[in-house]
Amino acid sequence: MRFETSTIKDIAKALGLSTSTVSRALRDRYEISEETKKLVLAYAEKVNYRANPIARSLKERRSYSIGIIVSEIANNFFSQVINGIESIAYDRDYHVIISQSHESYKQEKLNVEHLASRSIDGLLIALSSETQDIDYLRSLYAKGLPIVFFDRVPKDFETHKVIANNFKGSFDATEHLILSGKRTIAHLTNSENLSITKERLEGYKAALVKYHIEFKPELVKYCQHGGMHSAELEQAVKELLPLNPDGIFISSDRLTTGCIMALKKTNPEVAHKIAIAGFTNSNLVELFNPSLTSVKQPAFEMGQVATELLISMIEAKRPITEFETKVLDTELVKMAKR
Amino acid sequence: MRFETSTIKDIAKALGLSTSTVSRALRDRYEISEETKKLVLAYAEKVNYRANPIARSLKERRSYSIGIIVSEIANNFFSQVINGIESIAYDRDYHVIISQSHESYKQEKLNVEHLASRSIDGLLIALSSETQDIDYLRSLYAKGLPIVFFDRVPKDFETHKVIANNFKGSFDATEHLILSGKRTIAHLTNSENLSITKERLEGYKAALVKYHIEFKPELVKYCQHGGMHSAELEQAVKELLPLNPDGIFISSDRLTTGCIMALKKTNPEVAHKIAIAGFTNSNLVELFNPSLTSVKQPAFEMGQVATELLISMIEAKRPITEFETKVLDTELVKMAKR
DNA sequence: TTGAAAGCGCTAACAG
DNA sequence: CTGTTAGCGCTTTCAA
Repeated sequence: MRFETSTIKDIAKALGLSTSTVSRALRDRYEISEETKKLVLAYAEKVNYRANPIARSLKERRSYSIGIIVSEIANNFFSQVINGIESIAYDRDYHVIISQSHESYKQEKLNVEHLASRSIDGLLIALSSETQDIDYLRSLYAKGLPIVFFDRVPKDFETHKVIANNFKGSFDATEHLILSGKRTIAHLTNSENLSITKERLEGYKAALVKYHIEFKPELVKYCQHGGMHSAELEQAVKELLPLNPDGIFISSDRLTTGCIMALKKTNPEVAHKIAIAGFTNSNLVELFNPSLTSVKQPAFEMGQVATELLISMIEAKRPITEFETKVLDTELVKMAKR
Repeated sequence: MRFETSTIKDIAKALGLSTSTVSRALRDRYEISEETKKLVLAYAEKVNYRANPIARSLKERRSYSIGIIVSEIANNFFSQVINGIESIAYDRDYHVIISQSHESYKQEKLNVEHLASRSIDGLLIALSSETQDIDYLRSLYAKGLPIVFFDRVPKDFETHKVIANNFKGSFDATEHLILSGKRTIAHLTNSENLSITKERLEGYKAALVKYHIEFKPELVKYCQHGGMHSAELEQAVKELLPLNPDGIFISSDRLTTGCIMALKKTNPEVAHKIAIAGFTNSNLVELFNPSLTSVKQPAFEMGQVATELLISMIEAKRPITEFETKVLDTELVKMAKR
């Protein structure tokens, strides 16, 4: 910081030592005599010495910080993931820099590149719903930036990934709707670009198959912008209703709340007649009306696992060749009886 | 970053210039010949030159980044403020670093000091509900760190502040309850430490006075942790109900949703009989059941205004002596008819 | 075990 | 208008 603070030089001068000795004492390096070390540490303590991380970064060419890209922090799923990330990162002395893509590819790329230029040591990213071209990530990765994907992951990118068991989560939710007697179950989902979209669609289909219900493509509606615009959702709802669904399975946090909102706004009379099940980590579901069955992702844990993997990559002595994709179980929270 | 990138030195060598000339061309400084400037810029473009912000920070003793402290990003009010902050900051070429205090004084102080040591150029902060001692902020401020407070501001701290018109927001909400025929209106609020707590209590009282309703201290419940723990809220609700309130006015986002949740959980039968009005920026209020009347703060705008003030402080040529406290109007969104 | 010296990438006097 | 030089605060050879 640019406010007067004691530097290593000051300490060295005050103690009649060289800056290198002070540095060594502070960093607990090499064989340095216990005596001088104690002396230095005591003095540093006394003057409330704070190392300048900027200088250290420049010298060491790393920053002890990790970058995070999510579409929106105002989304309980992502904010919980972030809390998980922080819980590990701070323990391991990493700082965390959060950026939002707002589901825009352009913004995502800009943010990633900004982070990279700010010397982040690694990147945790959930892709935006617009993102198709991840060459910019490949190129950073090739230059040595460790990257771990979570939630929305690309295929054909060899690195660690952490996802929820999307197939099972969707299967369970859809099955739950079927077991409550629903037969015409619509599926409202995200952009086809996203991994989660495909996996969740498969789970939905599998449940239909198990109960011998025909899959009808027209019952599936995609929202390219992940429900960022209410018009997008209202349009989807408008197209879906004439097909008389008795249930809807929705595949993401933002879409779930947005869809209920759109239903209530455009067709309040049917809103209560359609059973809703959807992915959401909102901590307010209990307040919702109409109520819904929710698929909760282990968001906090996802953040923790992803961060551990990332830090292991950052601190690895030799290049990593074995990558894992961790799959975490979701939880089905059934709708409260009315 | 530690990935091979061309530096100013590389460009200088390639073009047969000195690093300072290159730097000047890049920064568009001094009188430099159009010709060389073009040459440099073209080459920089070609090799996709990215300045190393770390090096620049070290040299210039500033980082072009501003720190933000909020209690929680998983709170629509704060996430909207952050979006407002970003909207201005990015335009002005500042980067933004977000930290959460989780309503803990200790965490808040730790985060601020970390940010300060990372060379932020300025700080935007909403105090945690635990915070009473702001000496650590005074000391940073005295050392030259520009600080702008928003939402939860200290008194006796001379700097720019941006707040909502808490008095009027509370007055309006309370008056609305009274005009709907409520006479025993409880007030659930945050820690007494917070500025917003005091201001909102005053608005509540003033509305009571206007309609000749006696103020009863026992109807006011404080939550020291701002509703971070559900037990805290359930306890408050439990103490309030025996007093038979027919309305509750709640003074913050987290408390509003938490209180409804607690009511529903502990006393579902009365939850619908009590009229609720509360501060909240949740974009899901329309889904809530029971529904409520909400006081919305101009969160996005608050972020924008605070950022503009902060940047003006950062870039001020001479020390600032005149400070302003901007007060923004809230909006009362009345409960939907049932 | 300690110190001297170089250098991370950049900016900014100062000279020319 | 351009180059030389020093230095931001820190780490790290290399030599003593």
